[in-house]
Amino acid sequence: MVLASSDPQSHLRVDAERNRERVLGAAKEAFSRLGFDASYHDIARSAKVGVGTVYRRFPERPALLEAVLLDILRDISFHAHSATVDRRDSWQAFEAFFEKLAGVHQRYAGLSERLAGAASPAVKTARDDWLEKLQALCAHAWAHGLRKDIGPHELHYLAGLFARRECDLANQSRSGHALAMRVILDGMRQ
Amino acid sequence: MVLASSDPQSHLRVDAERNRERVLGAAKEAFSRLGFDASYHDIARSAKVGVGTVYRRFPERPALLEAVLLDILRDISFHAHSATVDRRDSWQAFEAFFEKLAGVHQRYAGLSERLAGAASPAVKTARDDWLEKLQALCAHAWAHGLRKDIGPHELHYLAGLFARRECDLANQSRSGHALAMRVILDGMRQ
Amino acid sequence: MVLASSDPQSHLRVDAERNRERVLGAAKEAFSRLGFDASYHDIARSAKVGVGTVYRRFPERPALLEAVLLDILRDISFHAHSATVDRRDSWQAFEAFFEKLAGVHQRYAGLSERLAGAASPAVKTARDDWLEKLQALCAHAWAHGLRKDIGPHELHYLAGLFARRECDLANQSRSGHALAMRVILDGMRQ
Amino acid sequence: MVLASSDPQSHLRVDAERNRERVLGAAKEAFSRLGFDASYHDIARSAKVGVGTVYRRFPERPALLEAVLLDILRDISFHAHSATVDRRDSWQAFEAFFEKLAGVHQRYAGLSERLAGAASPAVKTARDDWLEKLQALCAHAWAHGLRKDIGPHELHYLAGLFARRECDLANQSRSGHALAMRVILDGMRQ
DNA sequence: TATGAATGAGTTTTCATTCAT
DNA sequence: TATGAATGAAAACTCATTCAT
Repeated sequence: MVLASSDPQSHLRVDAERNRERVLGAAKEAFSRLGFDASYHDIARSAKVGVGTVYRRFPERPALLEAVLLDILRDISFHAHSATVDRRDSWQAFEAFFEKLAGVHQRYAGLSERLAGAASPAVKTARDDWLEKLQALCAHAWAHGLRKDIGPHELHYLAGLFARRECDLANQSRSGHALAMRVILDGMRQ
Repeated sequence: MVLASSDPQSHLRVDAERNRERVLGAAKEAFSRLGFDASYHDIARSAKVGVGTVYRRFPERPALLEAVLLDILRDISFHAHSATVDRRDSWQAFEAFFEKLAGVHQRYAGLSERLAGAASPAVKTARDDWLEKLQALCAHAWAHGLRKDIGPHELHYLAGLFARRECDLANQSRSGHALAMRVILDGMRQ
Repeated sequence: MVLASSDPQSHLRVDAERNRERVLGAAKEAFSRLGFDASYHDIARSAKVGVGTVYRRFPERPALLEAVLLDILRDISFHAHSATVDRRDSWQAFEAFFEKLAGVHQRYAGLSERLAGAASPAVKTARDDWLEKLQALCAHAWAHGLRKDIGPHELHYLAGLFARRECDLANQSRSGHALAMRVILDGMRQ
Repeated sequence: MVLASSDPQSHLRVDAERNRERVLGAAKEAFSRLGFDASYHDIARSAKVGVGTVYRRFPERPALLEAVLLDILRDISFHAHSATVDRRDSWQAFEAFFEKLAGVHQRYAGLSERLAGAASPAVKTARDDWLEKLQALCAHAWAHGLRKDIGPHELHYLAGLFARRECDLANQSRSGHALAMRVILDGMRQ
């Protein structure tokens, strides 16, 4: 990436960009804490910035949501790629990736729905790219024990099952999550 | 129902009871359609009744939520019991029950969280009763192939994974649900 | 007008209607005091009513503006009619009417623009009706000294000149208004 | 302008002065287009300058308003003087001046109010000077047909009636303005 | 008692003004 | 100094809850 300062168009890009990052980070934080419906005021407070700044950077909710989704997709795409090319024990890498992905869903409640409902071309493109990464990962994993009927969509769905829920009926299901993960990982193996 | 019809109060009581049922049914309908945060207005509309009536029957949200949760728990407790005493192929009965339970979670998004967070003694009691039913079911199922490390809490957690989400990235995950169910059922078997 | 209570459709019409009137009156008051851009909060405060009530009665600004304009048009139409059928000194009645009309413009700054810009069919109809009344008045007045080249539009324009302005350069133009009115009334006479 | 160009400050001063003129011109343009409430952003856009520059030149609105009013007063004072000393048909010169003055009011909606409300000593002085010019003009015009009860304030008020309004109810009042002018000019004549 | 109108706190959004670059 | 980004108060609007009828 070319540094912003070399772009003659960009006056004040330094602080503006810094703020953009701050707001984006705060939005992710707020979305993970309060859901994707967190208010602009919540985000601004979290970013320690005025509401107006959030609006200046992301004049409408879809634009903000888009930026966050792209950020998340970039992150998990990277991990999918890493897991695919991992030189070490492949199944272990696959399990690690799946847990990472489940963790993202647990952090961002409703992520699947937002990804599915996104209208923005940029998100659609990134989503398709992401599915390709998943496809490659599955192809790789098939050779190392993954059920053949599990493709990218199924994998996505399975990870999506872990969308955040606090549901231990008696403060006892700390084990619930671990066991469920174990059950699913085992179930995914041929 | 055949209460002294000569008592001028009884008419009101019957009427009131009917209204309570209407509102309760409408609340379940609205909760399943819009989530547990459905507004009293939504519920009232669904019940074809004024908002005031909903407030009269359930002056505060917790009371309404309690009634709905008790209703749901009664229903799934009954199915757990049925599956336990089923004379036929026990594993098949277990699978049928699990799918039923997952279906309830799919209908009522966020059910686990509400059950876990309930403060009402009545719900707590019903929840304990429900866990006992699940315990009996597990004990029975252990003898027919269920992993020994899956107890009532784990079973509850696993079914809860299916809390409703519309998340097919490309209208392709009709297969997602079926396969996830298969993966989990397989993973639960020893 | 049929009383509201005879309309089977209208439950609670009594208080709702009462509030509608209150809000409408408050809107007129606020519009005259602060201009047609007075905020809903100003209007609500003026009506001693919650903002929500103003929104319930007039869910969007155009609807509120429409109601106010119709009210004003009804009022001045009535006066135009009265002046036309006045049995006594016709020119004096004409002058009285013109002063009344100028007063309305003085009270509601920007009235002409709002009338001209109205998109609502109801306002357009009322405006046409109003122009007809003015036409009749002019026809009548022509026979009593009004310049023949003054028709309804010209009359409207002339009265509109008095749109509210506080403009005495040295607290001395109390005479300004009176003299201007005299000059114009004289200028209108043949 | 030919200030010592060797003074390193002078460049800045010339530059600053040029900017001041630019902003002032833009303010007049914006005020005439959007009214005296035009935002600093509007003015900046019109001047093709950042908002900050407008604030630097005129740190507070009153200062900017003052500069604009002084500019306008200078202009109309000059015309009043010209009309007074005009050698040709005096009444015609008077009419021309009145139309010019009405035009200024039409261009700057709300000018009268701003002039009347000005707190700045400079504006007050200029206003008094302006009234003297008007006084002289009236004195001159009285001898050529102007009603004796029309003095400077009345004249100012009458011209102020033409403060801009777009109010043709049916795209027909092109005639409105011309006729109103005729009516008033006729009415002003003895 | 049932109703739906009224309430006002909360959210989204804009914009005049300030301030870091 | 000029710039335009940041600020936050205020406007428009929504909706859960209360209350008059």
